[in-house]
Amino acid sequence: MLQVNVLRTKTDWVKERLAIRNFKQPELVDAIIALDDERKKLQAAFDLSQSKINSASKDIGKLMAQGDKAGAEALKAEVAVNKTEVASLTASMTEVEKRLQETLVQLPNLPNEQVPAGKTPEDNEVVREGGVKPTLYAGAKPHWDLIKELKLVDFETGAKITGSGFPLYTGKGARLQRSLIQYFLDYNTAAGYYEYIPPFMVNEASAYATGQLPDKEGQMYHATEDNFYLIPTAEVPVTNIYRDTIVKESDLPIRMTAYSPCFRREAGSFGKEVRGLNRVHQFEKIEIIQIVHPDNSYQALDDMILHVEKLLQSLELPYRILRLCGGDMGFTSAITYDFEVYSAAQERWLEVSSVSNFESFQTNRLKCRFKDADGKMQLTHSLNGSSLALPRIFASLIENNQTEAGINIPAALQPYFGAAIIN
RNA sequence: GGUGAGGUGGAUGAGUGGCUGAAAUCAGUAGUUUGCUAAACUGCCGUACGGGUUAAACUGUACCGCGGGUUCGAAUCCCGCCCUCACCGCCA
Repeated sequence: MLQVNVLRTKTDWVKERLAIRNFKQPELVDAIIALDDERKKLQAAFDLSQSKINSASKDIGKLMAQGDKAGAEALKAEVAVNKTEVASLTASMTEVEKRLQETLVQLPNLPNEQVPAGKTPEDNEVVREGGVKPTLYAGAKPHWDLIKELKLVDFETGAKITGSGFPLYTGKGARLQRSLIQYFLDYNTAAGYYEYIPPFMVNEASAYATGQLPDKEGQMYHATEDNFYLIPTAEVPVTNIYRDTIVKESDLPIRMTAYSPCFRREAGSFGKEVRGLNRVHQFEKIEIIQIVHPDNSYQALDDMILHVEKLLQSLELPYRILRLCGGDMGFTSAITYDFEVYSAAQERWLEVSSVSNFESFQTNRLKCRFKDADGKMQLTHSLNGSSLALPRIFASLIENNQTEAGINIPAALQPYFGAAIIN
C-alpha cells in the first residue's frame, strides 16, 4: 500500500511511475487525495465536537460535586446536541475511511527507475546468463516421462488422493526432494538467514497484511469453517512475524528463511505449460526474506540476487536472470528479478525464483517500522525471494543430468542425497 | 469441546466510574559525578490522525485484546467475539 503523503507531494511523478506498469486508472491518485482531504475535514470537525463533550463532562463532574444540579442538567443538554453531531460525523468518517482504504489498495507499487517499460514477458530484460546448457543423448526425455520410468513422482495416485496437481513423491524422488530442502536451508542459514518453520495456514489479517487479500483471494485455498487460508508462499506467515511491530534500528537487517509447502489454486491453468511439475497446486519452496533499513534495501536486493545465483551455480544448472518489465511485475513489487533455469529436454526456461524489493509497500500495510536517529518513525523496507522453489529445480535437474546410465546428482547435493546417481 | 483464571505502555505490574494516556519498578536513552570496571543521581522515554512551526515548542482527538452497549463522563459496569494460561475430555 502506498502512502497518501507520497501521492500528495509527488502526484505527477507517481502517475508517471504507474504508467510504466500500464496502470490504467491514474485518476485514482486524485480520488485518493480528495478522499483524504475529506477525511481530514471530518476529523477536524469530530475532534472539535468531541472536545466540547469532554470539557463539558468534566464541568458536570465538578458541578455535581458542588451540588449544582441545575447547572449540571443544563450542561447535559448541551452535550446531547454535540453527541448527535459526533454520531453523524463518525458515520461519515467511517464511510470515507472505508472508501479511502478501498481505493488505496487498488494502487500497485511504484516501479523503481530501473524497471523497463513493457507489457508482456517479451519485454523483460535478460540481465545475464550463466552455466552451460547440456547436450543430451538421443533418447533423452522430458521429466514427466523420467519420473514415471524411475518412479520418482506419482501424479495419478496424487490425483486419486486429492486431485490433479497434488504430486505424490515416491522413493528416490521423495529423497531427492528432501535433500534439496535440506541443502537449501543449510545454504541460506550459512549466509545468515534465521530459520523458521511457520504455520501453513494464516488468518485474514495476515493474508491482508502481505497483500494476498483483497487482490488474490481466488488464488488461495480457503478453510471457510475457521476462516484460514492455506499459504501460497512462506512469505505470508514469515513476513507477518513483523506485523504491527516497531523494531530497533540496530536490529536491521532482519534476515529470515523458511521452508514451506505452498498451495495455489491456479484457477484456469491447463495445457502443456503446466505439464508434469511445471505448475502444480502444492509445491515446496524455501523462501528468503529481509526486513531492512530503507537506505539499504537495494544493497540487500543485490545480495539476495547473488545469493540465489550462487546457489544455482552450485547445482550446475544453466540459468538466466531477468529484470521484469513494468507490465509483468507483481502488484506489490518495486522491482523484480526472475531466475530461470533451462530445462534441456523441454527446451524451455522455467522460473525457479523471483527476488523482489517491495520497498515500503508491504511494510506500510504490515506496519513494520523503526525509530530513526532523529526519533522519527520510518517504515522499513521488505524484500523476498525464493531460494529456491523445488518442482522446477527437480524437473530441470533430472532432465539436464539424464544419461543412458541414469540421472547424475550434482556434487553439492550428493552428501544430502547419499548417492551420485539415480537409476 | 467443557470448566476456571486472565489479557493494561519494550518488560513486570498498579489501577472497580470523573483528579488516569495511565502509578511504581526494570529495561532504554541523554547528562552529572566517580581514577577504570561498576555504581549513584538527574532529565527524557507509547502509537495514530489532525492543528501549529523553517524545524521545534505547543496543542486537539482517539487508543488499556477486538467489536458493540450503558452513562453527561468508561481501562474501570454490561453483552458478543478473539487470544493466553490451568485443569478435564479427545488425540498425532
